[in-house]
Amino acid sequence: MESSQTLKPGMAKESIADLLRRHEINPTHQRVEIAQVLFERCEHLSADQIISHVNARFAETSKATVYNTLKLFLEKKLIRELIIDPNKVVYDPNTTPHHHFYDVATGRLTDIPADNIRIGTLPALPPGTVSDGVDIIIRTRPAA
Amino acid sequence: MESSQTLKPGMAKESIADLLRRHEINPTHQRVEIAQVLFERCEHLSADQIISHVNARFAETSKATVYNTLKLFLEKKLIRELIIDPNKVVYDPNTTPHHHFYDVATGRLTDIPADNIRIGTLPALPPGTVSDGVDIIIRTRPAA
DNA sequence: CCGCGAATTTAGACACTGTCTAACCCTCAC
DNA sequence: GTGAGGGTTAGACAGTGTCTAAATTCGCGG
Ligand SMILES: [Mn+2]
Ligand SMILES: [Mn+2]
Ligand SMILES: [Zn+2]
Ligand SMILES: [Zn+2]
Repeated sequence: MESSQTLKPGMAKESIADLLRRHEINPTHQRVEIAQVLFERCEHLSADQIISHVNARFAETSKATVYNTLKLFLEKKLIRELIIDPNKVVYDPNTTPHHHFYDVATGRLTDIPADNIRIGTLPALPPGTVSDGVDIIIRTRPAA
Repeated sequence: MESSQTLKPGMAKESIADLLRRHEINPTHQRVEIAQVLFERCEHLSADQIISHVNARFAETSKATVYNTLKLFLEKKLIRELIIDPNKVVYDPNTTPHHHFYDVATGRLTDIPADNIRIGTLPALPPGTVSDGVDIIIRTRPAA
């Protein structure tokens, strides 16, 4: 299982295309552009920000395609979805297990490597269900 | 510090009014109705569901008032806000420390008492910030 | 080269949640 | 009664995301 976190910021378009292919995603021009925006910055971006970045030089990708593509990337587990801000979903190119600080004043999101948090005993899951992952969000605010 | 979890489902209107007063909330008719919906059921309800319940017998409270009131309840720390479903915020009348199971298939939310989860070492917070709380969401899906 | 079906992209209409405004209502003090 | 202030309201509005139907592009066999 290849992992996206091996990507370097300067990764070439060809590598991006390969990454998509390894995740069973047909690397169209638009999909490569969107993946590039996500993996070059390696930040937590909203759909809106992605649309802006992709179309910064000149309009080349529609809103519908960006939403379609993000959903596809999610299905193929190339990226993660974070539901933290009530107004917008943000997408996380880092699919390794990790958690987040969320500054309630600024909205800023910061990664926390999974090894920095140790969870003791997980409680018994509701009957008939299995775990699909654990999300931990530590809300922070400016000191004093 | 009085706590809302001492409320019983059958709690009378008068008690609800007292609860609001203890939280420095002027108990108007609409606010009592909304609090009753929240604390009688003690479930996680969306604004939409609250509007429906409050106006089930006959229309008596506007959308604007429900949103205004929920925001007021939040400020006064009478309820909590949960950002888990991308489509709607849900409100939690249980303000004691606890976490949640989230069934990704059904959208169902279930409480996890805080003592059922032990967090080891918290990572160092970003400089200049203090913790404002920790939210843990265990996503689950139907087994097999 | 064609030609054709499937996959992809697109503009714009649409749905949904939540916010805002400006008028209105209600109570209470004077 | 009057005025002030808090509370409520309808409905317009905004932001985010979805859907549809048409257009474009792609892959591929002939
Ligand atoms: Mn480009
Ligand atoms: Mn009523
Ligand atoms: Zn992250
Ligand atoms: Zn809860």
